[in-house]
Amino acid sequence: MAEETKSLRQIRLEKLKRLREKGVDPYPVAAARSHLARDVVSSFAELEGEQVAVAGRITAFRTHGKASFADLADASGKIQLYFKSDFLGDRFELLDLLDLGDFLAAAGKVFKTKTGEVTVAVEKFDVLAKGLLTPPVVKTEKTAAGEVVHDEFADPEKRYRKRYVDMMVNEPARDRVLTNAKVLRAARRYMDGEGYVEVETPILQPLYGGANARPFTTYHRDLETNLYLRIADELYLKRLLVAGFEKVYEIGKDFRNESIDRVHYPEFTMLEAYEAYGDYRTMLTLTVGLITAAAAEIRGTLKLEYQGRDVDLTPPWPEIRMVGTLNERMEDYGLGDVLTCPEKDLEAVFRADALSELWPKVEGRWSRARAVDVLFDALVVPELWRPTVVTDYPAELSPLAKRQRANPALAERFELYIATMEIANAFSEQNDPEEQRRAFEAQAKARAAGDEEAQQLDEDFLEALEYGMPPTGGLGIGLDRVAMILADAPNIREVIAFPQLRIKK
RNA sequence: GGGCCAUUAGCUCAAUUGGCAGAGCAACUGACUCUUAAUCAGUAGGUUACAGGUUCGAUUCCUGUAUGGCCCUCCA
Repeated sequence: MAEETKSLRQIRLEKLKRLREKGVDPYPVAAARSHLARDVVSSFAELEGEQVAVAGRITAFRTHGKASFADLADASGKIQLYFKSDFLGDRFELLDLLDLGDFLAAAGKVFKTKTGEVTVAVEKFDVLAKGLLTPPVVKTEKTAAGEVVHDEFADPEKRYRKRYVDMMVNEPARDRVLTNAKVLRAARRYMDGEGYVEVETPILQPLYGGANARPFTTYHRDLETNLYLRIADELYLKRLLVAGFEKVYEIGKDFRNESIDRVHYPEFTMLEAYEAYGDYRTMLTLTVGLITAAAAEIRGTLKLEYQGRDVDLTPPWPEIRMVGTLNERMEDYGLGDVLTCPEKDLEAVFRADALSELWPKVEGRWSRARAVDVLFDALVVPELWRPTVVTDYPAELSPLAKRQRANPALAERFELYIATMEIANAFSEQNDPEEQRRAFEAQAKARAAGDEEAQQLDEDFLEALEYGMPPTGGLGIGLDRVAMILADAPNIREVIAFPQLRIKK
C-alpha cells in the first residue's frame, strides 16, 4: 500500500477512534429510514415541514462554518442535508469526524433552500458505517448545456478491477448493471406469461454440446471424472421435450473458453427456449415479442439509440436470406450459387485481391459451408444494424436443425442481428435420430480434421431422440447483448457486474 | 497469438529539445450560519508501473517485463 494511502487511511482511523471516544458507535446494527431520497424530492409538496429519516452515503460536503451542506446518496438518488449548529448543539462538532463515503442516517424537517433545492434540515444524525478508504471524488456540474462530470473515475483498468468503486461513484456504470437485471426480469416475465416452464439443467456436464465452442474443463473428485462447463443448454432441454415437457426455458450462464472482446465474454447469459409442435417461425414470433416487451418495459420505447446511431425495434423486422443475399453480393465473381457452384471457383474467390485477407479464416479447415459463413460475416453482417432476421443457413452449419423440405441444403433456422451483433439463433429442431446421428458424425469428421470447436457425438442424447421428440422450435438469445442494446453499452463487460481481468501478481 | 497505444500524488491530468516532477479535486490547518464543481488563505502528499541500458544528468531516449485499452485472429 502506498504511503499516501496509508496516511489518508490513518486520518480516518483516528476519526474512527475519536467517534468511539465520544460514545458514537461507528458501525451500528441497523438504521431507521422513513423515506428514499428520491421520494423526499418528488413528494416535496406533501412532505414540506414534515419529519423524515433518510440514510445513505455522503457524496459531498459544503461547509460554511456554523452551517454545512452534504449530499446523501441512496439507491434511489440524492438528497441534500442541511446541518445547522443551532439545531444540533454539541453534535455539530461530530461533523468534523465524518468523511466522504461514510454512511449516515439523518432525520429532520423537509424544506426548500433559497436556491430551490429540496433539503432535510437535520436535527439528529447517526453514523451508520465509517469508511476507512477515500473514494474517488467525482463531481457533476449542472450547466445550461447539461451535466458536466469533473474528475470522472474513468481508467478502464481501475474501473474493472474495483468495480464496486466504479459503481459507487459512476451512476452510469451502476445503471448498466441494473439494466442487465431488468432484462433478466423482463425475459422471465415474458416467458412465464407465454406459458413456458423455467427449468434448470446441468452446468457440469460429462459431454459438452449444443454449440461449436471450446469448453472449460474441471474435475469432480468423488465421481473421479472430468466434467465440462456447459457451452449450451440445448441437449438437456431437448431431453425434457422427450420427457413430456412442451414449453421449457432456461436462463443461465454458458461458458466458452474463448477470448474476450467487445461482444464476447467467456461466461455469458443465455436464454434458451423450446416449444413442442412449434418450429423456427414460432420462435421468431417469441423472439420479437420478448425483445420488444423488454425494450418497452425497460426503456419505454422501441426507438432507441445505440452508440450514437438509431436502432428502431418496431416490428416487423426485415428478413434476408443468408445464401441468397450472399449470392447477390458476390455477383461480380460470377459464381452463380455459392452452394452449388464448383468448389474450386468458390476457393478462387478467396484468392482475389479484394477478399484475400479472408483466406486465413478458411485455410486449413476449408469447407464450402465454412467459406459461405466467412463471406457472409465479412460482407453482410457489418451492415446489419437495424434488427434483421437472417434465414436460409446452409444445413452443414446447423447440425442440430432440421433441413428445409423444399431445399435440403438449407436449414430451418434464423439468426437475429441488431447493431451488427448476433442476438438470437433459432431452429426447427432436428428430431430424426438417424439424421441427427449423421450430422454428429459429420461433426466428428471435422473434429478429426482439426476443428476443435466441432461438436461431440452424444450417444445418450441420440438414445433420448430414439424414444421420440415431438417437432420442436428452439431458440437461444444472448441476454447480455440485449442488455447492451438497451443500456447503450459499448462493451459487453459494461453490463456485467464483475468482469474478469488478468490476476495481478 | 499478432499490431498500435497507454501507465506520473488517493482521483483527474500537466511537465518545452534529455536539465530542480507541477495543477485541480480529495486530505490537513484556519475563515465563513442557505451552499451545490461552494468560496478564500495556508500546509502536506511522488521508488514517474517494474527491471535493465545509454547519458554528466532520464518522466522524457533504447531494451525487456507486467497490466490495461483499441484493432486484427477465434467464439455468440
